[in-house]
Amino acid sequence: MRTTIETKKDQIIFNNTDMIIDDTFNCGQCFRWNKSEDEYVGVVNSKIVIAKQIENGFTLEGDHVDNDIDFWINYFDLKFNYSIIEKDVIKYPYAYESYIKGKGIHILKQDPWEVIVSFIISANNNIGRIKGIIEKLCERYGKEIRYKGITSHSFPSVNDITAASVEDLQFLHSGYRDKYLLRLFNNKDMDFYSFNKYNDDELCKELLKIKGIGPKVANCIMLFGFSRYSSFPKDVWIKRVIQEHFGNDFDERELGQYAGIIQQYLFHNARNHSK
DNA sequence: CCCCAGGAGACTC
DNA sequence: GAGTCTCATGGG
Repeated sequence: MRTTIETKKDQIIFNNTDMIIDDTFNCGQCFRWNKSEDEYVGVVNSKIVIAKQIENGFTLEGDHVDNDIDFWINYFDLKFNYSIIEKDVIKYPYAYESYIKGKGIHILKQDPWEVIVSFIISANNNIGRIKGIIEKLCERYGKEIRYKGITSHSFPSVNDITAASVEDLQFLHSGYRDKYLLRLFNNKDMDFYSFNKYNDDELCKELLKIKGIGPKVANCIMLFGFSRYSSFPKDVWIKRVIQEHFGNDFDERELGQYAGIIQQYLFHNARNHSK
């Protein structure tokens, strides 16, 4: 699929792409895209942006987005050909069914820091509360941003965050996760943006050294923050899917180098297409 | 009252 | 290395 770009002032039109924004924003990978009528309002890269599905593609609107085309092509992962994954799922009926239902999903290339913080919050939590806690964090420590009457807040950098004790984070109501966050916020000189130098095993090992990051969260961070497509996070939903449709002794490595993307199809199908 | 949520850490054996 | 227990918080 050869995506074509057209720009207008404060707008990019992505034509001829298979990406479906509904499925992409609703598969649990991101927490700051919210539906409002027939469009999605998101906060990405300290900017309020609006995405809208159109025939054969989607549009993106926001202050000066037309000056950052490469950033947005990368963010929405528009250069990767998702249809090549069909060959990896074809022999697994439930995976194939999930692929057909969710093949408009793209793995967003999100900011590693934002992903690390967000998925520490996600542990043993539900998506609604995760979004609420992240929003409170942004309101307190992020910069106020506006676009066309919409007011929101950027995701705070580590230096924006001034919390010095767990009491300072009590307003989040994040439960026992507050002490993991505090420890992370206090470690100001850890450069997560350099973690791309690690191979998959090394990256996983480094992430697991951080308190609050276990195997599942580490795999989410690798997949969503570092584009490691083979990372396969196993949460309660996926464990149920594996047990029901693949058998208990199934090894996800059988799914190949794009196992993580397939995992998103499975998660999306389990959450959005079952009772 | 119970159970659950995109689990992890500490502890036991 | 594999099983348990506990850890806040809020919704159903």
